[in-house]
Amino acid sequence: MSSTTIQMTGVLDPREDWTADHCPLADALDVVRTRSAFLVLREAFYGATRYDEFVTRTGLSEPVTAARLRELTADDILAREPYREPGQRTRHLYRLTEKGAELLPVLAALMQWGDRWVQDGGARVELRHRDCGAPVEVQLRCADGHAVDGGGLELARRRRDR
Amino acid sequence: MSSTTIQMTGVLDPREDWTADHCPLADALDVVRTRSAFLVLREAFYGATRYDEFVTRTGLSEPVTAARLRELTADDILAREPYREPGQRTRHLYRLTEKGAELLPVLAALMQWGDRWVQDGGARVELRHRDCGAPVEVQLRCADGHAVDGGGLELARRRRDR
DNA sequence: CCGTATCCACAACGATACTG
DNA sequence: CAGTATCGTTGTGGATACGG
Repeated sequence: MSSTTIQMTGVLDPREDWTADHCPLADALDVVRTRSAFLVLREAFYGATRYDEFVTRTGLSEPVTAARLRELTADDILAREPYREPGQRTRHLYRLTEKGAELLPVLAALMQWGDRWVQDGGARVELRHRDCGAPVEVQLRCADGHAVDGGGLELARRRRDR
Repeated sequence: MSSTTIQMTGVLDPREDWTADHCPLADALDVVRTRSAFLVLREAFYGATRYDEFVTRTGLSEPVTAARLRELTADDILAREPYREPGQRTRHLYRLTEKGAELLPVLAALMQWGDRWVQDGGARVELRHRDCGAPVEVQLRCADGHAVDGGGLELARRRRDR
C-alpha cells in the first residue's frame, strides 16, 4: 500500500505557465467547483429530475440546492424543462444535457476511487453494464486501443494535425 | 449541442438514503475537496516534487500550497520523502503514493471534459501514450470489455460473489 | 529554499422562516 | 411542491511578513 509508483514525465517545459491560464482541468473545476455541485450531478445521473428529489437525496439545504440547480442550468449542464400533467399546473424538470452527461466519467472515476481507497472496496452499490451485467470501470486508453497506466503517459503540446 | 441524452435508471430504491452516508463519491470528495487540491495533484502528476515547484506552477499562494501538501500527505495521497544530495542539507520531496496515483482517471476525465466543453477542443496540451504517441482518453468499460455509455448503465446493489 | 503566522475578503453551507 | 430571503458559521484563498 501506498508505495511510490507513478512518474509521469511531461515533455512540456514547466516554465511555460500555460497551467494557470488555459488548463482544461482548471477550467472544468471553475464550472463544477463545489462538493454540492457534484452531489446534485450524482442525483441527476441517478435519475432525479424534480427540485424536491434533489433536496432530499443530496441531503443539501434548500437554498444550496436551488443555487446549484440554477448555476448548473446557466452553465448548460442541466436543462430546465417545463411540463404539465393533465389537470395539474405547469412544473419543471431538470435534466442532464449532453454537456452534463459527459461528466459521467468524472463522477464514475471519483466513485471508483472512493470505493477502493476510502471504503476499502466496501461500497454497497456499483455501476453495471445493462446489457451484460458486468461491473463498469473507468479506464485510460489510447486512440490505438491500448490500455494506459500512469507510467505510460506523457504530457505534450497538442498536435493540430491529427 | 446540449440536447437531452442520458437517462441512467438505477435499480436502487431512491428512498434508501445510502447516498449521504456511504456514497463513495461523497467520500472521495471529502478527501479531495478543493480546487487547490486538484491543482496540486495536477502538478504532482506533471512531475513536480518540491515545495517551490508546487507554489510556482499551481499559482497558489504559499500558505494554501503548504496546507494542501500537508493535508494530502496526511491522507496518504502524497508522501514526503527526505533526501540529501552530497554536501547539501536534507530536503524533502513530495511524491504520489499509489493511492494518489490512482486519482489519475479523475484528473484525466476532468481535463478531457474541460477541453471539450469549456475550451471547445482548443487546449494546448494533451495526454499521449508514450509507446505509440496516440492521444489518451478516458473510457467507461465493463469487465467483459464492452465500451459503455450513459444509456447502457445501471446502478445496482453490489453483488458480493463476483 | 522551505515553509509558518497573521490578517482579511469572500465563498460555501446549514438553519430557519417565508412566498407563489 | 418549488422555490427565495436572511442570518450566522466555517472553509477557501490571497497578501504580506517573518523564521529555520
